[in-house]
Amino acid sequence: MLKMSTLFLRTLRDDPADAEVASHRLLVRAGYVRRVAAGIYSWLPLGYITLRNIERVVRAEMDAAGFQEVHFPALLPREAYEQSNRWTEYGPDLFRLKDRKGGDYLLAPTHEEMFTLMVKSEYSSYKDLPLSIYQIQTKYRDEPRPRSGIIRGREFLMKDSYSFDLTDEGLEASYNAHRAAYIKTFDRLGMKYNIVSAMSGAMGGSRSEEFLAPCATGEDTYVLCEKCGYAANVEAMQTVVASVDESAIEAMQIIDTPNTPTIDSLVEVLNANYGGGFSASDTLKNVLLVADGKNISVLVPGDREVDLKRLQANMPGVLELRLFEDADFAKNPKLVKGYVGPQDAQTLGLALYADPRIALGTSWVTGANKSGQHALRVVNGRDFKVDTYVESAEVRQGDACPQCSTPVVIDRAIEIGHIFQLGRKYAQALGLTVLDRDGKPQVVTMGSYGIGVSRAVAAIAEQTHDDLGLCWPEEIAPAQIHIVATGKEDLPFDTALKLAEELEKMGKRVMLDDRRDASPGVKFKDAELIGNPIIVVVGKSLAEGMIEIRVRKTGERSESLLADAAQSISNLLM
RNA sequence: CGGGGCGUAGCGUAGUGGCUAGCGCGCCUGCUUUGGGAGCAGGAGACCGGAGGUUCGAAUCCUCUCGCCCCGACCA
Repeated sequence: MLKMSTLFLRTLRDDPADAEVASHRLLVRAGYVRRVAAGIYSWLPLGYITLRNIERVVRAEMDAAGFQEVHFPALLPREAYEQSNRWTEYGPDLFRLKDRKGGDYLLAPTHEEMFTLMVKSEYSSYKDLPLSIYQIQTKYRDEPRPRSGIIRGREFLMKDSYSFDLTDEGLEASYNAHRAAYIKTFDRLGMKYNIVSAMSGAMGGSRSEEFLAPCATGEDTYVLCEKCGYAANVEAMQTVVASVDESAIEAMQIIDTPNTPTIDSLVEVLNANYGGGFSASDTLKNVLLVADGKNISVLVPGDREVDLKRLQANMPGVLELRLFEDADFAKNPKLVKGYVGPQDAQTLGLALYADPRIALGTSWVTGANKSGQHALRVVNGRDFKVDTYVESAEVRQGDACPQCSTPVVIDRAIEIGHIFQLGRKYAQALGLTVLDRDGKPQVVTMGSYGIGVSRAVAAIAEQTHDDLGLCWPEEIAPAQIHIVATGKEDLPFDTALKLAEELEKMGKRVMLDDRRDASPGVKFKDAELIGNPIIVVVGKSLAEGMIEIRVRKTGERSESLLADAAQSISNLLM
């Protein structure tokens, strides 16, 4: 039983000055966490109980799915990361340290190597597979910008699992098992979430999905089709456009368009001098970029920007991607800023990339590669040839769903889980093979699956809080029932204690506000701020043999005879 | 790493060169109060983020530095 009279807790009346998002603000105010440094937090009793409740649910669902828990050290020697070359490749996000003898160590940001190497050292037969193992471990990443309290910390608690299979079908089954276990887990945690397609990355056909908890302060943007349920990370959103028959379109025509280096100015001139009816979406924007030192042009409709994040995600293998700067134009005098067109890409030394919206046969107004001139009716396939199609234009609310063409909505979310099929690349690199039926070594295929446990505390707080404070789902609240005793006599306090004991005997988790010196107002405010689902008040109405039961989430209040209280309260719970 | 903002008591803050750094919350003592963050009285608690400088005099001005928050870049 958590007794407020002795609980190590101090709630704050004012919002902390350094907290902006609701979860951070409330978790600090309600005495769950305290900041130690940027992205590093201490957990007070209420917070730690909540964190462990989430951990318990995650562990229970992993175990129920037949995955086995292991535990690796957070402190690892450099060698563990040397084999996969990540000691050098991981970069400044890796916390590195030295031991007394000068040896290099690191605080693990993730444990792929350790899992892979452990399986390699224990198993060597196809008969041992499939295998799924997991751990719940503190991870360390020296984030360039920790943010939003415990949503993005430098130290955080994560559940990570790995599956090991001999065949692609096996991997698919392991992946689906994890997917199902994640659905159960997040449902039990009382979260709203969407499962969205994520970038499969360089490995081609592998599946990857993210579990996103929608909330306004989320860092991730995703699209959702409310009709067919299609959901995708913005980077992974697919654009479906039909090609057009261009045979009836007249030949390209060069026109004089002095002083029109921008899309807006061009549209104005077109409407004034060339018949009108033009809009930005009729023009072709040629965005010049430098990709790993090579000049490229990305074509998007004039009414859209290039989404660099999306572009980069869809150009696997490209490490550095940046917009053309004045210095680049200076180095390439043939490229006329504001008047670039795709027609002469080859002579200009540009690799031509295009968003799928620039479909074969579509006709555009674009630059003529001469200052003060544009070209009308420039047709893809006839007047220029695209080297590579790549999803690159910004995604907008109302864009067509690739599955059913319904306008999609765009929303923000916190990533709380990620599942993906790693395939054989990792096992190959670390030499994880097993002997098959014929005694031949086969490279194992792997899946990797993560849940942000500490992040889930914040995500749930974000989704469930209200103006009064936190408002936890029953299973993860510090207690199921928060009993408040008020008055100055002993009776309400004695009665409240007895009720609390009775409820505990029934297996309920109870918090009791037995502070004699705090006023009723303070106790009510604290109870609401702390956010346990059921608040029971033992006070005034005790004179009539009644107690009051309040549901935190809905604000509903009811009275119950003291004799029936435990049963009435229990009926409101799972 | 670029842009913006901020460091004054446990928390929130006032204080643009001049008395002993002010206020609210919280904390301690006493009395009163007890159904919506009670009242009165008394009290403890601050090397004003740090270092250097300017000045008769610095929380206040200058230089450097450390830290924190937000937007972007980056990132599960």
